[in-house]
Amino acid sequence: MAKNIQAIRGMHDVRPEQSPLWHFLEDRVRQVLDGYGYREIRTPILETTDLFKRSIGEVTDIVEKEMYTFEDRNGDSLTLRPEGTASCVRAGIEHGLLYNQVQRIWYRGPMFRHERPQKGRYRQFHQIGAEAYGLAGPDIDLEMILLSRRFWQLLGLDGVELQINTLGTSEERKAYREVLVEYLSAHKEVLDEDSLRRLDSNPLRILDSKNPNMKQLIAEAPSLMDYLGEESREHFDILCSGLDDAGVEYVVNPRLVRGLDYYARTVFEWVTDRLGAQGTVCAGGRYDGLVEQLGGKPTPAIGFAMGVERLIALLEEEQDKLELKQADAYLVLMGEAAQRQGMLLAEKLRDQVPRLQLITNCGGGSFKSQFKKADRSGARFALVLGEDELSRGVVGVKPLRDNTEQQQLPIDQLADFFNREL
RNA sequence: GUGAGCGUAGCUCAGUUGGUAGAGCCCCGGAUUGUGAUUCCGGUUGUCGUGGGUUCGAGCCCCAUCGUUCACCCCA
Repeated sequence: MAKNIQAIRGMHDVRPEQSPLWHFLEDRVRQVLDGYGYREIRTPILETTDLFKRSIGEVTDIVEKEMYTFEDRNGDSLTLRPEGTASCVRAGIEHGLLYNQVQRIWYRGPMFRHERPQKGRYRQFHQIGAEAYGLAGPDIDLEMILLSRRFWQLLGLDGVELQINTLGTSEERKAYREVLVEYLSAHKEVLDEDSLRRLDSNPLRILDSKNPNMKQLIAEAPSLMDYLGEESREHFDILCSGLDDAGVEYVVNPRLVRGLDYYARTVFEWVTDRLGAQGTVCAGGRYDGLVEQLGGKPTPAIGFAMGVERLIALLEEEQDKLELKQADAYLVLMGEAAQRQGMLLAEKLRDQVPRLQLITNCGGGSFKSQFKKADRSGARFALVLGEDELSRGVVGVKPLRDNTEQQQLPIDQLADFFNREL
């Protein structure tokens, strides 16, 4: 026997029994996005490597060691997208969607990062994200957060906590970063190995260290809030009071630092404690400088992305409570004549009731086994067509999900029956 | 990239100091000729992840490799 080929590490199949949950999530999320006037954009999975280098930042972990980058047959360096924002901006500039106008868009699809897989972290994973361009004020920040709150409401998820922070403009953050590095460098003897490394790459992250030896050092470190300009501070204050007005609970987490270089001012994360180390289920923020950085006109922008696998993991915990769509009916066919007629009957029913989900029994089998299959399919009704029914022009309709009686319906009344029931 | 744990039937797992494999679920069939989900009876399930090595003999010990899980790092 030939050797089995396995899926690539960290890349998973969504199996048929899992897809109803994915559809549930995707349908509800899309419903919310439609409701706020966001339109879907679909971009290629492959982009030129430079796009991500220039947007995410050369010295980030993603670009330095996590991208799937390779040369194509022309010798061009291509990269499987590790996130969605860069492609949105690229496409927006390329098609003139961002110039002098407001755009609200969303995207979904697989992203690729070569990380060590663990719970809630995969090499191919899926994100659904939204982006808004051309709006500089805190009102759109608030809309984004309200929109994401509505996801959890419609999905029936609770226990997701909102954390927000502001990073200031890139100038303010740069100034603060210098002060912080200076402060930390003066106390290098207290810093642990991780922090020494971060001093170059991501000094703001040091403030989030769990090392108790550095607790005091961190507590006495200069605060970013003190380096915010008046506009940044006001932007954040207005957002906060907007959240209060809308009854959104949140915590301001001054150590909330996004990993991608392009973020500025408002950043936020929705976090759960039910997923182990990967608690962030949705994250985003403002990236006002990115459009210009990628060659467009200066354009304010904000966006977020959700980790679909992480949300699915949360939904799985309460899957029993969800009523996921199953088949409406399973057609049981006994005897050669019924098998022939059954196919035609099924086609007729699908014509008459387009939304009907009807499974026709194929491959024969005893009544017993056909009913077993009907039950396993999750169908609400078993439709029975045997010689007896055939000769009388009726179909047996047996409810499988409650104890009501089986009834016999003339074939030409079936469509009415399903129009009533569905 | 670093560390630790785990790969035995489709699934969840047991397998005693090394002596060529078992349970439950699932699936299939049956319990007075045409009715599932409950009950009873019977049956099929396997290169014990892969490749080497040690041994008279390896599911069990050793090495490698692949996959997986969890954590660090990082992130959705």
